[in-house]
Amino acid sequence: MSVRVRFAPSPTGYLHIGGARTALYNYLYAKALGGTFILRIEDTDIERSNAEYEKLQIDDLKWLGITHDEGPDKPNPKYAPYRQSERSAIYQKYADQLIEKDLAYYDFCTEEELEVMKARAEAEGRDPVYEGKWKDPANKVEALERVKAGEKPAIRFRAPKKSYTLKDKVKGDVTYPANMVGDFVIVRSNGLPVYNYCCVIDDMLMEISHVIRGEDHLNNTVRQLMIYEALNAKLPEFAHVSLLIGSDRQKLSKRHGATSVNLYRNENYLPEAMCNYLTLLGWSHPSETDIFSKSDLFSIFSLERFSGHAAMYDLEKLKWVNGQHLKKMENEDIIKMLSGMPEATGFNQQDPAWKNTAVTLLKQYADFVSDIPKKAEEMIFGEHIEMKNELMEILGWETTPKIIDYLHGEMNKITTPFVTEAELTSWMDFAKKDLAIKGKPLFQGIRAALTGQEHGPDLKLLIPLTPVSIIKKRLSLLSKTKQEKDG
RNA sequence: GCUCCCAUCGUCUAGCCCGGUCUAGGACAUCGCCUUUUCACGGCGGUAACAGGGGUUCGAAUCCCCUUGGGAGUACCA
Repeated sequence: MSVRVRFAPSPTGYLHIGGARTALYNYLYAKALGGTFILRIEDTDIERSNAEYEKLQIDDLKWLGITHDEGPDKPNPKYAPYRQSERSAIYQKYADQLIEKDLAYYDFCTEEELEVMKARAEAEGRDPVYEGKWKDPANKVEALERVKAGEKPAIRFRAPKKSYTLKDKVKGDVTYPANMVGDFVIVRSNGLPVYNYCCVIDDMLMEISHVIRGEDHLNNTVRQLMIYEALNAKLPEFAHVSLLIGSDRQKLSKRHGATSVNLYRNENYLPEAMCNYLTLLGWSHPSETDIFSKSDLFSIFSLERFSGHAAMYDLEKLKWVNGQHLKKMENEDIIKMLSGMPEATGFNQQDPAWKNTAVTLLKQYADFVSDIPKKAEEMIFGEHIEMKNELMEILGWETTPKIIDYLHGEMNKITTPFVTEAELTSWMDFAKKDLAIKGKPLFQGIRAALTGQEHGPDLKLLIPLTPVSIIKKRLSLLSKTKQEKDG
């Protein structure tokens, strides 16, 4: 039997981090088993669903590189349509069959009547199970007549009074006691089906082989088990993955901050890093590595390595993972990403060779692509010199003014826009031999003179990237400050 | 309330199914040191966990029970 898995979001908002994670697990499983990954839109809640969100969610999935093989935009005629709102006739057909067989019944109770029943059950300490008159098969004739007369009842499924055991790939055997749920609505009075019902119909008809979803559906599954049984349908394999929680150990939601994928996308997170981190939240790599790409997992992803408990979403580690992916990226890809960023205009104005060298140097200091132009501004183009105590101390050494004077003179001889590494080396040699300065005063002195900073990257890499005009400005500023101080 | 799920460093986790190799391993964070000048890179090292209690057993992080704690579900939401 071929593997067919699905991600079935509701278009009621942006793609959530948690949703992206389950989508990813499904995608990886399909890839690992050579199966098909299907995107199905669960838009039966007309109040909250919005077609715009469907598009946005698909965009986010695409950005993450989680591409589906079938979906509303890639229909396979055998299984289409992929939006539940377009499958009403199908749900109706099966509901009619269930009513025919007395496995479900029409329910004309009003909301108020239901409330009363529920309140009474609660008062008596019972579980609120449906006990309306329509449950009684004796009233079926009356029900049919009222339907014929044009009334619009809900359709309620007759829940068998027996226990069910689910064989879950991550939770193991889960036994639901008899009477855990009462008769439940499968089709609303407005004609739209309810999640637990259409989910089963669709999974059955779309020949879904494995249902990989969040643990929040674990209790619902008993209802679905009942429907599968009533339909005499083959059960898929189930894998209920534990949930994502925030720092307060509550289910991850908007109030925990950035939980929409598009926010990370806007902040220049790398999609591969996002996928990498999300995979790790509840699943472990067999060889305990924690940096990998999606395709690295195609041969090893399995349902066997899920942890049973909820995982806390930790931005710190995500950032680190992002940095690791950034450091592995090819310079040209980074440069390409940067070329589209408005905040990188200064960087983008430089020539290709410069950019390449700068990226090699600066990515070591960055966690995000967007950190690179920031670091460039700070470490390469910065004209402002902050007179910190550490810097003042270096300027106070008797050797430093000599270095500044000497370098000032040398810089004035430079006519090219950039200093070469060879020139820098010759200055260092001069300072060492002719000025007889060595060790810390030599290196930190030169650094301070040329960069106005006490720390930073290797000068031999940094200085050839720095425009001569900027170095000259720094030198003038430093000698002026020094003179003022002396005077 | 009821039902279901879960429980290893602050966090993500390995180990648990098939008890001994676990004085419990890795990663993030944190702290310290090193890296022929510095450093946010890198390297080395430190602090830090089997929720509690009972069993079973020669032996339990691993199996069983209870307690506690956390999460989820209990809709004509998904």
